[in-house]
Amino acid sequence: MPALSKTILVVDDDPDIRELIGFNLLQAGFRVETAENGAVGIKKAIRLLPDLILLDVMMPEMDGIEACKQLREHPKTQGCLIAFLSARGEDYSQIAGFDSGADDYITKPVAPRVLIKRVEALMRRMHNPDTPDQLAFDAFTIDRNRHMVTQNGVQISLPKKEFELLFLLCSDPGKVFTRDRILTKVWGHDVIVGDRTIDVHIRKLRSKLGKEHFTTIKGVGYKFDA
Amino acid sequence: MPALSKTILVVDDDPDIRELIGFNLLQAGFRVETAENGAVGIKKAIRLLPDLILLDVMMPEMDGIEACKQLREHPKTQGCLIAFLSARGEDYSQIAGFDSGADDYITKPVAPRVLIKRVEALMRRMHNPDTPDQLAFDAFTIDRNRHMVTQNGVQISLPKKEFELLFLLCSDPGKVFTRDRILTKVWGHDVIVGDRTIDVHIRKLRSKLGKEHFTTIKGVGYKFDA
DNA sequence: GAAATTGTGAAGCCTTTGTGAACCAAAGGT
DNA sequence: ACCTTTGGTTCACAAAGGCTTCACAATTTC
Repeated sequence: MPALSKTILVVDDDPDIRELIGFNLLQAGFRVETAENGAVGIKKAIRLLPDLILLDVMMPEMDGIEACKQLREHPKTQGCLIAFLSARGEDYSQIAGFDSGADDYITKPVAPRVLIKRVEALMRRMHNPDTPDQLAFDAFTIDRNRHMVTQNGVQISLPKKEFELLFLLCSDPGKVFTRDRILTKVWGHDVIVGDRTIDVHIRKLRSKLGKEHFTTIKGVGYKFDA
Repeated sequence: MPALSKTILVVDDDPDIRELIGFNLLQAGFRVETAENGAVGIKKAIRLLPDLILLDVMMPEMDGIEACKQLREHPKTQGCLIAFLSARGEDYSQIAGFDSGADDYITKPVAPRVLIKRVEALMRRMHNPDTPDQLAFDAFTIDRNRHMVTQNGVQISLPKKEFELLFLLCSDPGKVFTRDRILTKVWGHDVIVGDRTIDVHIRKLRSKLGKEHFTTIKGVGYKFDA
């Protein structure tokens, strides 16, 4: 039971789902609002500023992915946590979901216990903002909003994946990130990609920002040294 | 490859499923035990205390849901992770309606890589709060996140096996670890390796961190002294 | 003192990682 | 629409270095 009750907006066209999920979240001590489609969801989100928005992917009129994009563009809601609800087996939607800026996805059907756990984990992540938008080191500074790295006064623009990998490593300098953790954090939960891909991205970071900052712990992973 | 190998109990009445899932989990570095029905599963679970129990939902005699309930009631196993295996298309509402206390659901058939990912994600979720990430002694401190040992202010980076061996010994200072135990904890249960390998790694630890901290009990094993 | 166990040094294997390049897909410009 | 550019992924090969083994010396046990 959370100390302060948080508001969750459930957006799904199926009233049964809304009720089922809403009921379980209520049971867990959250405040719940619902919306039956993307458009209404966005309107309510802007007005209520919920802590978390659960978005069904497949909806008539405006699907969850489009709604998510718009929520991310709107200044009021761009900071909200957004999680997708998608039917199991729709792997493609998972990938598209992360591209559009969601924080998590949850496959339906989901057991109440699992749902609550996921939601609480998300809330926790939001509460300790382990990711400030700017990081500064002797070697360089990172600005997440601008997607830019500044080194010796020179601005370096990094592609998405490289930037996210860099940001992840720099979020805890010295800590070793295993390949698994990197994969789930940068690429997403179930995205299947050969882990050698990480090596290639590390190499690019090394060539652009200096080899000395990225140490490899053989058999374990990589870490960033300031 | 997990740092220290975890035990997973696969409970399914179909031997093919047991073998398939078991094989993939083994490949991923887990220790695998199997049971052919709920009753046997519960018995084995209480004895083995696996880190994760994969429960088929549909089983003769005792189905997964009933087994899960009993596992949750038993003091020894109520802390275990439990995930259901259910065939795609099975009437889910029955399962979802039950809040039988499972931690996740996995639909069969499942791609090996997805299975591994799900399992590892589950492990991570449970593993983090359990084991402390840092150990501190007069002689040195161990930081699991950084895979580093700090001695007199000097940071020493250790290779994977050496680090895990060190961490194991230091997890209970003064306690003697037999070779068997070291082998299963650090190398895993199915790895075939001459036990002289342990000696070599002990020697490296001694040379790097000081001979005096690692005592050998002849005919038994090794222990760490602070 | 003989047998078993452990310490030690070195050598080879083999896994892991670095690297360059090719391929594919997506985005943007013309 | 077409072409160009760029990012992302994969692959093949090379390099590196950790892991393991082995032989032999040292130590302990009986």
